[in-house]
Amino acid sequence: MPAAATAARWTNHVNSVLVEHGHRAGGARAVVVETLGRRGGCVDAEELVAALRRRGKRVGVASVYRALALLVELGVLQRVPVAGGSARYELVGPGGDHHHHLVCDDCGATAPFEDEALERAIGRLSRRTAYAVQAHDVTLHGTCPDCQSGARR
Amino acid sequence: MPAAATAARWTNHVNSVLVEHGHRAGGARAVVVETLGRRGGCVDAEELVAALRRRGKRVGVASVYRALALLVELGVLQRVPVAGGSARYELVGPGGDHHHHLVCDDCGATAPFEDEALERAIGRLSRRTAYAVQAHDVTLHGTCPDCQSGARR
DNA sequence: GTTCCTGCAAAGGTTTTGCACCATA
DNA sequence: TATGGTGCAAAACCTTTGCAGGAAC
Repeated sequence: MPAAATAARWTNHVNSVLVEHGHRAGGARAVVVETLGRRGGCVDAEELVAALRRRGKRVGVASVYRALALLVELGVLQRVPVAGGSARYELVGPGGDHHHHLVCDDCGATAPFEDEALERAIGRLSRRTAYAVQAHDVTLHGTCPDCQSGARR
Repeated sequence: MPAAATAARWTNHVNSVLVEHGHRAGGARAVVVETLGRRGGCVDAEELVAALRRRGKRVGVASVYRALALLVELGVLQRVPVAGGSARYELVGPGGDHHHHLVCDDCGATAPFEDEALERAIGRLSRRTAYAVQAHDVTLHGTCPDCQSGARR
C-alpha cells in the first residue's frame, strides 16, 4: 500500500474516532490531523506548527497542543519524550506504521527502524507482566554514520 | 552481589573515570555521585535534589544538573526522557544494573523489568544498523494493576 | 441558543546559562 | 596561583491554562 493511502487511512480513522467520541469538527484540529497524516508522524510540536504555517494555516500553538493531547488520549497518537526538550509524536492504529528510532547522540539525527524479533520479544514480555501493556517505545542511542566518519557536528 | 556492593562499585568506577578525565574533586559533584550510587539510579533531578537536602547537603540545583550532564557525557549515566517534564537518570557500567521500565499511563507509577530475549533482540539489531549503538532504552506503556482494579487516580 | 473549539497571552515547570566567589591541585 | 567547581539568580525552553470571542450542532 502506498504511503499516501496509509496516511489517508489514518486520517479517516481518526476522524471517525473523533465523531464517535462526540467531538465537533473544528478547523484547527482538522488541519492538525490532516498534516499529521500526511507527514506520517515522527514530528515534534514545533515542526508541526511550522508545517501548518507553511501551508498557510494560522493556527495557535495552544490549539496544536490541545489537539495532540486529545489524539493521544484517544489512542491514535503516541507521545514519545526525547532528549532536547520537545516530544515527538507517532501515528498509532490503521495507517500508522509501527517503528522505533535510532538517535545520534552527537548530532541529534534520527532514523526509523522496525524489527520483527524485537516486537515478538516485547509481545511475550508484555503478556507476562501485571501491567496491561498498550504501547511501547524503543530508542537506540549511538553515533550516526556521518559522525563516525569524522564529519564533526 | 549485594545491592550495596554494586552501588559502591559504580561510585568507585565513576570516581576513577572522573580522575582519568582530569576532573577535580568538588563537593557538590561528589555528593551527587555518591547519592546516585546509593539510590541505584531511577531518579529524576528533583528527587535527587531532595535526597541531597535530606542528607543535609546544601547543593545548588545548577550543580546537580551540571554533574548529571557530565556523567552522561562520560557514559556512566543515561538520561531517559519521560512524559511529565522531568527526566530520569539510570546508572550505566560497573555496578549499574541494566533494566527498563513499565509506566502506568493512568497514575504515572513505574516498575522496572529486565528481559534476556529483549536484550538479545536489541543486540542483534544493533549490529545490523549503520549507527554505532552504545545504549538503548525501552518503555512499556499501559495500566498498572491498581488502576486496572478500579482504584481510580 | 448552547456548547465546544479557537487564539492570544500569561503562567507553569524543568533545565540551562552568566557571573562572582571559593576550593582544588 | 591558575583553573575548575559551585551557588545564586535570571534566562530559556517547551507546554499548559485562563479567558473572551467565534463556530458547529
